[in-house]
Amino acid sequence: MIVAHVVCSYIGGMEIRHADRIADALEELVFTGQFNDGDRLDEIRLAKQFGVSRTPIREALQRLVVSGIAEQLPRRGVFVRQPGPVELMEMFETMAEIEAVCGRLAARRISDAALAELDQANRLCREAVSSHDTDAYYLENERFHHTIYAQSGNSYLAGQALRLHRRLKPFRRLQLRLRGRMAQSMAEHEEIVAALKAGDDQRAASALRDHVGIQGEKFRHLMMELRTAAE
Amino acid sequence: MIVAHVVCSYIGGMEIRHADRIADALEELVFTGQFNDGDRLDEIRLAKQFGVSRTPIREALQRLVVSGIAEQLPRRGVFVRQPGPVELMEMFETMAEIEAVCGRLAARRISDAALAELDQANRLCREAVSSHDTDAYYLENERFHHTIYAQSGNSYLAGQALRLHRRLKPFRRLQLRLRGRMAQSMAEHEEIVAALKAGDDQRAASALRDHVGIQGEKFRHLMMELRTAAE
DNA sequence: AATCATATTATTGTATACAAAAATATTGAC
DNA sequence: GTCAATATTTTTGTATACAATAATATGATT
Repeated sequence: MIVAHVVCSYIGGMEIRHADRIADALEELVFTGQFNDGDRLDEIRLAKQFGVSRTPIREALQRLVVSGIAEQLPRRGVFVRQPGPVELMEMFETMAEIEAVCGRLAARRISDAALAELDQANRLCREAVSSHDTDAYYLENERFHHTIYAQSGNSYLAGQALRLHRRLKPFRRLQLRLRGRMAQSMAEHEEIVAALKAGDDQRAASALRDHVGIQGEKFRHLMMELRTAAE
Repeated sequence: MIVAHVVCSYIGGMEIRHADRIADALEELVFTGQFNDGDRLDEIRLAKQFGVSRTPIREALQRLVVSGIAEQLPRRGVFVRQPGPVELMEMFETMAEIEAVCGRLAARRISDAALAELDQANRLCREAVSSHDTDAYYLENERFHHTIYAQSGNSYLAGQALRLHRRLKPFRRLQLRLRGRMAQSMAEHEEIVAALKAGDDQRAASALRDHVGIQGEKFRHLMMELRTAAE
């Protein structure tokens, strides 16, 4: 019997391979906490869920494994690997250091146009703070940091920074909900721009390291609270 | 007809999945320059070459794509992506900065045992230099750097450093062949250890940044020579 | 001969088939 | 009832089958 199965959908320049689409979807599901640490990613269950065969699912899983989002035990399956408290703090520290590096390089390489973009992002951030628009704040905050990565003048480094930034996204979001954190974060942003404008690389590095370091601290504090609350 | 195909070999704790073994093999082939930039990784050719079907080959290819070693054009195939001169210099700069970060953190966290290990690695390095044993030098040099990564006290950061270090391995090896480079590199190692012993984080960071930065410079010089020689 | 349209082939992406290993259930001995 | 040994089921890993698209060849037209 010949089954007329549609292999892929060609809508615009969108995803073409099911495996790609599924890898992205699974990554998103893991990042948004739809899966717990240690959960097995059942191939046949996912195949049914996504309406495809096991083949594209398995290809997607390979990608998750290489990304470090999941772990593969041969002949046992693929299991999601959510970072624990220790690894998370390490990731925040690494993010702080990488941002500091970006800032140090950017201080000597940044363009006037990019400085103006940072100013605008901060302006929109301030507006978001006054109107208590967390989502808008988050968006402009992201633009702020991405601009600094790009202005490091090193696209490889910028790519690595983006990767980690994306990975930490769900955790960073949490600490932003803390009372007064948005306003404090804004002040830190101003200091960063001031350092960049002055072309002071050491100061820019310190400001960025502290800014991200505080995020990690706040997040750790949140986790501790959750932990003690659970006891 | 039933074919008695052996799925996998269980020799010791070795590789179990063909896909894993093939991914490693392909990565090695790309790193050692067996493939040129833009070469298509032909599924059926590789399948024949490795004596397996296309399925494990394709799973291996997914891994290469995520690692950034290859690029996938939907419906076209997977192509190896060797970093060009610009990207290579960016990678060296990033490596220098990451090593500097590791050194800065290590200066405040390193153990006496690790300091002794660095001293020993340098001693063996010096011996290798006098006996012109490039391989031995390379091995101890690697141990030196890996120890510093580990002593950053941040295993996530150390992992990232290891990744990039591994990626740059074939390129770093080249510049070591330059006249007097090994001796110069040794002196730089001594300075790094001195800074770490003194617990001077700024000095350790600078020493490591310069050390790796010089590697990048030497490599760039080599590339320029190759380029002009080709004209 | 050059160019465009069509036919052919090759290759990718997915589905299915099947063997090996792991997980689970069942049975039997004590 | 508990534990161990065997049987059954599930699941992984790989091979193969097949449809859709890309690449190439063929041929008609000028």
